[in-house]
Amino acid sequence: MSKIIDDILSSLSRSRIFRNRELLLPDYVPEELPHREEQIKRLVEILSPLMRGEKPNNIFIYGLTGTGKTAVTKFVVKKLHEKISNSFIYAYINTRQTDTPYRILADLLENLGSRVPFTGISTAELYRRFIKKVLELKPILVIVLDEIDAFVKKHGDDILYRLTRANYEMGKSKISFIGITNDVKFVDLLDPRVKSSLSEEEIIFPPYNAEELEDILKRRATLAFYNSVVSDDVIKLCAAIAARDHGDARRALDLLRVAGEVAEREGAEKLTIEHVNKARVEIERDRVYEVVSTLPFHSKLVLLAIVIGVNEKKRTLTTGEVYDVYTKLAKKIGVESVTQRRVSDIINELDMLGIITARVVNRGRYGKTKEVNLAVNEETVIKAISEKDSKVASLWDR
DNA sequence: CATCCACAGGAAGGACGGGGGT
DNA sequence: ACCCCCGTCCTTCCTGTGGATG
Repeated sequence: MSKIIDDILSSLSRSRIFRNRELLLPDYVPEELPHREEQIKRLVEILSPLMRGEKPNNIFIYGLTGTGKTAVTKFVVKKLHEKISNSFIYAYINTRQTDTPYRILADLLENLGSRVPFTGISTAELYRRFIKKVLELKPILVIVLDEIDAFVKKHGDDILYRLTRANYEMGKSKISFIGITNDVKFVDLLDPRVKSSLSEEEIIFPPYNAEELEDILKRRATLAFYNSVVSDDVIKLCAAIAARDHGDARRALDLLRVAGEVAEREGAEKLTIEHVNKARVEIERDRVYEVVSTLPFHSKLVLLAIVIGVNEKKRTLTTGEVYDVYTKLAKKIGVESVTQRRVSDIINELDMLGIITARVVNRGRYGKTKEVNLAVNEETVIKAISEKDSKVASLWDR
């Protein structure tokens, strides 16, 4: 009896597809970064003063998502640190995850070995502690701030200004910054002083083209999958889809991994084009479900109003129309509505999340408004709303 | 050519709950 | 025990605006 169980378990746990699935996960930093030799070289050159215990220039790194900015930076900094570990300390902060000034400082301090409460003290106090701590340190500190465009759009460049000013305040230059951004136009939002200070050096990461993506996928696939599980056609398709999406290597690797997972679930021996297509749908569905189900209450209600309104009118809605439907829904379940001003912001938030599209239009005599439309699969939205929120769910019956 | 629509979106601030410091 | 600070969600009040219309 136990043999049967063992057999089933082992047949379930032994993948016929993946040799090592982890190599396809987004935060895996590979040992080789093909087609980024140029950027690696530049980065090492700029950081080379560290070898002499001097502070390198600050660096600004531009490039769209999935162009290897993060991987290259992490890779180079880590390798350098392995070589000359006593001459500098580094901290990597993703400012999309660590998305408040407070938490950035808290993270930095924790990196330097201070324990910091989640919350409770003022940002100014944290800043003081940070300066004090840095002054106590001998080595140079290298701070990597990833995705700072997202952060600055949300909170402004205040901490950036203060952090870059820290060198002056301390009377000696001990901190080097590496700023990474997805948005090239973002620099214009910066205070000129921060801008000039941060971009002493610049490195640009161009998108990968389909050919390069293919090469990257191929190399990764030979390590991640068993031999002859993945055909060139499958690689080509993944590369092509990602290339269309501004050469996003992360997207391409995700696609390949999920396609592998789909194939495994189906008990297939090889990856097919069909698996890739299913993977594409699945990735999108998961993303939408995740985003929608964690939305605040009124955001869900607004979203539902958009779904209902678009169904009814069979066209895009204006902000006013959305608000009308929304207030009716709110009344039906007996909750207070938020103001139209707030709904306007919620619409923008949903747009930013890619759940809806909202375009500002001027219709002359008929005013200025937004044209709102659903941008994702309706069923997924309904499912995400109704499974997590019975109150809102009761509004959906047909 | 001025008007005026239907909002956009900035500024300031408040209620509230979660989490400190002392 | 009491005060302080934070982020989140929201309100109030506001000025700005492109172009169809009279």
